[in-house]
Amino acid sequence: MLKRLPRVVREQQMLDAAVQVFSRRGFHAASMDEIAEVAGISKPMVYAYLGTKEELFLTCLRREATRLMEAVAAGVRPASRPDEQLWNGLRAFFAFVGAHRDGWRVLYRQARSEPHFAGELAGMRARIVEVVASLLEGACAQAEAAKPARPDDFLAMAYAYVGAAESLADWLADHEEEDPEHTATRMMNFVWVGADALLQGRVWRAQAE
Amino acid sequence: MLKRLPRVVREQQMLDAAVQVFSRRGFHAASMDEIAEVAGISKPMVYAYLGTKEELFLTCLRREATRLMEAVAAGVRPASRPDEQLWNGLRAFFAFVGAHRDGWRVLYRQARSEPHFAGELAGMRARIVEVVASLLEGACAQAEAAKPARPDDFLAMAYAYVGAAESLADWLADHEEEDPEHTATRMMNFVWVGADALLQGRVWRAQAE
Amino acid sequence: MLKRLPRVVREQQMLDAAVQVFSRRGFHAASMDEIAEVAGISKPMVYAYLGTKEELFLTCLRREATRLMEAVAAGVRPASRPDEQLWNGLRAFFAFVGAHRDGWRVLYRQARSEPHFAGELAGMRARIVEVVASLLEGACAQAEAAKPARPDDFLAMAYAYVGAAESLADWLADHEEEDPEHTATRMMNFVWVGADALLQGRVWRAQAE
Amino acid sequence: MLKRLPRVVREQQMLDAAVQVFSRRGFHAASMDEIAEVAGISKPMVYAYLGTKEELFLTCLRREATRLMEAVAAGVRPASRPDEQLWNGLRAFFAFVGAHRDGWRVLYRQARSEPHFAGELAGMRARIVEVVASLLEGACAQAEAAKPARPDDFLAMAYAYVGAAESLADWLADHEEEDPEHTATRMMNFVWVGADALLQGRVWRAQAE
DNA sequence: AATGAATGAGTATTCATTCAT
DNA sequence: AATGAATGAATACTCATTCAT
Repeated sequence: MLKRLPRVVREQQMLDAAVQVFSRRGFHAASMDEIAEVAGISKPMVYAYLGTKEELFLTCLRREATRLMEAVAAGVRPASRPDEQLWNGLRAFFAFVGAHRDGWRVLYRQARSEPHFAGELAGMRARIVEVVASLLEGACAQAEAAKPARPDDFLAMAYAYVGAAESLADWLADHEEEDPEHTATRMMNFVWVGADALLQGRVWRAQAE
Repeated sequence: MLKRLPRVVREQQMLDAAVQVFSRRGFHAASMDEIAEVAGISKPMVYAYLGTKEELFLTCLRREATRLMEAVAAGVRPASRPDEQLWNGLRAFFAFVGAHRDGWRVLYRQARSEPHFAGELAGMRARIVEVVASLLEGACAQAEAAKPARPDDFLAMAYAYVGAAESLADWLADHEEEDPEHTATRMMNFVWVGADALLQGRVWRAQAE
Repeated sequence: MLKRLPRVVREQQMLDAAVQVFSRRGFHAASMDEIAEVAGISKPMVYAYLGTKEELFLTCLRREATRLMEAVAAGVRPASRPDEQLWNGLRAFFAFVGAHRDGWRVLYRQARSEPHFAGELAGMRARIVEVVASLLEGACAQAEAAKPARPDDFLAMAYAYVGAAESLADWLADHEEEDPEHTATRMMNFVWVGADALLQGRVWRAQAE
Repeated sequence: MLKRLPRVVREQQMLDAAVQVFSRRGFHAASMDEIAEVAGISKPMVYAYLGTKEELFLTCLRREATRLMEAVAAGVRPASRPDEQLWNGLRAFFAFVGAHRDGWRVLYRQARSEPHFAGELAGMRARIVEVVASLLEGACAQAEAAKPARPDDFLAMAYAYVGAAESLADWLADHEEEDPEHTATRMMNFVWVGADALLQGRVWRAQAE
């Protein structure tokens, strides 16, 4: 029905369609029929090019994740100060989510809820968390006297920060009117001030009741 | 085949089974057959007592949410200082999640990924976020000179904190070995110190590049 | 829940409920649950008193049919002139249908559409058709010279008349505002005049084309 | 498993099967499984081409009704005398019913007993009744002096006639040995003579008792 | 290369019917 | 006598996946 297109182009069309449908319906409720229809192509083509529904979903997942990572990486100048790195990373991150809301929903919601894909996703997050952790560590090293607790505390903090960022991103994905730049500012603000204080040795302790 | 039990008892059995299965498989992949089997009862009973799969899921959702809220409320002494309130709330929260990992997965993952239930869930979160926001506000009022920015900044902060807590809770849910008390300490630590600094007027600003 | 009632009374309550529900939903769509509920009694009681769904339906069928027959029989004075008999019979018939619309629907529609009960019903109709046929024959004998065709022509006419009456009755069942007396007049009018003419030897014939 | 056939062909096969099964079992008792099996095709095809059970039934209903109407229309010469029109119409009608007994059972019995389809059917009947009524009116106009009562008497008569015809048709549908031509003659005979007499002003009246 | 035709396998849901109390 | 509890069996409907053309 459509004119012949080189395989790579077709594949991207299909992936676009798949991301859109997966985002709208969720993995299970999405039907290969609808995906094919949205892609403007017949179902057997989808199978021929991208395999099983699961494989298709995984491919979507990886494409979106890769794009996200690349977008963030492109926004950060590795040589700059840690807080600038973080700031630019967050800007890039929220900007990407704001521009690819469907993709984010697939990544953050669908992939997470399907036990089958959780592993794949966990790996991706782990890599991100590590990057953030090493950023924190770098900031700490740069700061004068900071001696923050045990070594995996950086990881824990990073984990919590990533969680907070994802949560804001998720909210952003559902609110067309929100300005990604604004979200980034908020996040940066509260993350960095908190982190800074922590890194300077301020600690909260439960007091004897 | 099994003994006759009064309705209330059976309903709880069924809900337990449902939470377990929903948690393991996700909403769509969970089958009413499996739920009935796990509950040790025949499918028609599930329908008779708890209705449609959707209704069943909603009932699970609400039961778990209610329990969670009650657990947290029971842990907090309303008259205590804000940081103590927060600390006790977080302890209760993580303790609950640690003790009801299945329930948490249902709440946090499955409910979120199904467009159909997202609304219900969003409402619950909103209530929590508001509580946290008012805690922050209370802390701010109690502190001497703090005059933090705009009024909805409390909300934004609360939102991010809740996101971070959920993220840690989610991680907790998947790691049997993690000690909830420890998770709570980490969370409290970095939240409170950050918040405290923020509330005292420290702000991070992007610098001219 | 209800107070103890003698069996016969209970049975009538149940049959009333059953007729109502069967009429509203049709045989298949009617559920024993609803029947029990409408009867204000528990399901096992229905089974205990009236047996299977099929048996229950048959019992309804027979009760309604019997009542109808009796009502008609009560309306007719056997010694009167044929046309008067017919007239009174029709009046009684339409009056009954008007007063028992539910029962009529069960008899005429549901019973007919269920292959399983068609036989039972066919028998009842056969008896009615015969009565009408003998009425016609009586009228013919009474009339002076009439010599209508072959013997089973009375039956055929009767059959058609009964069909027409049923059709009008069916229409009556669905129109609350229609006056049964009026329906009876119409029917009588066109039946009798037609019959009269036929019985006097007037015949329509296809003409050579 | 079976040969690939173009959609249009398969659809007709399915409709044939559906009419047969609906006729034999009734709407509710008919199972999509059986219909598919009789059609020699798998169930999903039935759903793909003809939709829901209800939609399938409606499609059957309309196909049979359309065919019936067309058969009758084809039999009647519009320019001929009213009685000839009626006669030819009846011949065509009974011939059709005799040749499509299954279809008639679906139309007349099943559709009528399902409250859900009664409306659709009522509309069709209404159109037929009107045609007959206008035939009667035409005959009346043609006849010399006739001045039959009120205007809707034509409708009432037509209604009763149609009921009678349906009743005979229904009987015909269940009796393989009956000759449709013969049925038509009987019907015509008693209808026309009766109508003729009526139209000439003969009226039956209840006498003072 | 591309697709309409086709299906096996599964899932939610309902209902007549029966026990245990 | 009366009922809440319980189920076996069925049925409509869907969907990922594959062929034949």
